[in-house]
Amino acid sequence: MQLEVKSKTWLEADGKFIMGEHGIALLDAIDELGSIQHAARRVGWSYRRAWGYLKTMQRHAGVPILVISHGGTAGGGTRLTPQARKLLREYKRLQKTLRATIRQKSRLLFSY
Amino acid sequence: MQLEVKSKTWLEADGKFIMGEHGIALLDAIDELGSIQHAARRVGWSYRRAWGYLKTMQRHAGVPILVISHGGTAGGGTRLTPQARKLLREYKRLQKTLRATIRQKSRLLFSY
DNA sequence: TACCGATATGTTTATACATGCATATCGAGG
DNA sequence: CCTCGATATGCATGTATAAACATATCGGTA
Repeated sequence: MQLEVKSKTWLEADGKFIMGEHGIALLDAIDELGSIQHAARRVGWSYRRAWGYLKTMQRHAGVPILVISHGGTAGGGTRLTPQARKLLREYKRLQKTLRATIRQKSRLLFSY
Repeated sequence: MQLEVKSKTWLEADGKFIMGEHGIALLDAIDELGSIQHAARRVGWSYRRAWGYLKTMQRHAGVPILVISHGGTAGGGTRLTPQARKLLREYKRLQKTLRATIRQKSRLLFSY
């Protein structure tokens, strides 16, 4: 029997949800693709869902996350602010540390 | 603005949920009170809810968790197996470590 | 100034999951 | 063998969340 410890982490500001691991993946995709539309497809979300997620993220986070533009040949697009990029970087680093800690410390739980 | 990292941890066996932090509290209460009924009240759950939770826990966990008895002046009762006690102990130790890690490592995220 | 592709948003439908209610069962002790 | 308090479980209902649908808006560019 495979016993394992699972975990989730997310970010809150003043007790309100900002983003979780799916949000991280979405922002990563936006950073790469320059568009909410394309990023949503990439992570398997509908545009509607991604948009709603980002909306509450923006509302709850104090710092600006997205730089949105309209028009042009591409029809518009979305980029990340430098603060958002830094947040992503640090958050992923923390996740990595936590995963390692769990892997390392959960050995005792498996001795059955 | 108070930015903070939140986390949840839980136990799975072969991909199936066994217990989370509420389950830990429930088992703790059972260990102390010797009864599902009383433990449920203690943690603010209905007996129905606690029973359903424990049922799937037992079904998914390979090791025996509960020792249940019927009858007697007390009407019956429930105790934990030694393995369950050990599991609780180790799991809580892991949670403590993780909380400390998050507190320590999330400082960088707050520099805005 | 018309077009196009992306952003913006309300409304509805589906669904999973929690909660509450009612009731059956168990068995040591008196 | 009856009682009592705890365990056991079906079922109906409520609720919160997600998926689907429809439609409006924006503004650089050709």
